[in-house]
Amino acid sequence: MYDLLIGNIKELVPLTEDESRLIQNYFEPVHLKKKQFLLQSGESSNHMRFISQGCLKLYNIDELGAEYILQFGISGWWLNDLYAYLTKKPATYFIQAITESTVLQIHRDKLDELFDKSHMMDRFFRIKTQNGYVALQERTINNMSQSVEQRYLEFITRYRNIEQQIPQYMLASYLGVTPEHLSTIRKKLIGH
Amino acid sequence: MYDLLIGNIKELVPLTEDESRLIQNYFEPVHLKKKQFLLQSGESSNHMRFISQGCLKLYNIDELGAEYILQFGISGWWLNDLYAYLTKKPATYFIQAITESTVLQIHRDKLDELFDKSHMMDRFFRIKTQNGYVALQERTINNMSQSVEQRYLEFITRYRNIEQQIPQYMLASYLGVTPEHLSTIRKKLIGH
DNA sequence: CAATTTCATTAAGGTATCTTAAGAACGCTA
DNA sequence: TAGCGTTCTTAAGATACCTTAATGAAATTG
Repeated sequence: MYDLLIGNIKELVPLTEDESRLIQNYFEPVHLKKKQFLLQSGESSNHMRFISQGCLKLYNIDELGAEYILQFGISGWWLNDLYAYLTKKPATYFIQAITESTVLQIHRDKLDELFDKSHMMDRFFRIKTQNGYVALQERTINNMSQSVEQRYLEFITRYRNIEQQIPQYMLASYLGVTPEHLSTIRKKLIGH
Repeated sequence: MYDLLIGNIKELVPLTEDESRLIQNYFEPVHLKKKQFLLQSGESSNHMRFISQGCLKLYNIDELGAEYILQFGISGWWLNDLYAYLTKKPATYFIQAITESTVLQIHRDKLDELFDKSHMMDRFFRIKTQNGYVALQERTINNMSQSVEQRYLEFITRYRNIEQQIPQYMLASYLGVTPEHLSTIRKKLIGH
């Protein structure tokens, strides 16, 4: 179960045997059934989280009860309310399993300990966060400059594996449109 | 001139005298007149960049020639086409001075050298990037869930210092609307 | 100081997306 | 397999935002 996690880290930085062992000791598995919450708005987010199996969503809910999906996460991705984690303030987001999932998570205290013990852990999260930042920048510019149709097409080709695990109305939320509108867009596309 | 940079780093991590000295040696100043480019699409982005003085914009241009501002940067901020920097691929963005500016920049080779010499430099950029990621996530969710009017009001209260340095049509571009539309929104707001 | 460029405003008509409402298809679960 | 919740589709009318074009104000330059 930890192989995916260790492999994910070793893709970017070397780890000693000691470090690998520590990581395995510090990360704890959490199993979630479909629709179960890993984090709810208002709670504190004290763990850094790696998805071992399944599919989850990170979203928030506004005053009117509308849901906005900020991010999906699947096997091999990191997912968190990072603001709440870093500041220790109450979460503003929800993390919920879309399918049955397994998450490996490490408590902030343990991770900070790892950071002090291991230069490479700082480096790993530096690079990982830089990559995430770049991806989010690209999404931002795409949201500004492309039509919903283009963004839909890009999503389903780039993240086919995610698309296959989520209902269409969640993808609509992620893309920032209503499910009704996404449906009409798809209709137009089918007739070429 | 380097005080702001060193101070910026020391806000997040401790630095030894040696490290501070190295940083001062490795970062080189670049002076830009108004409208001058620090980076153009197609060039390679080989430096990590810190704004010492002035105000700049990071933007791209689509096939039709339309400009989309991804980010502004002012004194004390880091600004870059991070994707181009990390991958060594040609830049897709432009960085241009809005006002006369001074930037301190370090070549990737030197920064990588610093990363290997100093655990704290890895940590600094980890934390800095995490904070940037969180800010960008918040912008993303705001773009999804708030009206242009709300986003405009938030920008001018939160970034009053930026707003005072940029023309209104650039803020419109950043907010993802036309200057004409932003103008009508402002008109509505003035009459309460 | 005059000339020129840059920037902001206004308005009319067009397009994209939303809201609301209803019904159809699908997949669980009793 | 019948029933129920979940998801997707369709359509009409409403709203937000864009496009184009024109004007005026402000800032920059010669």
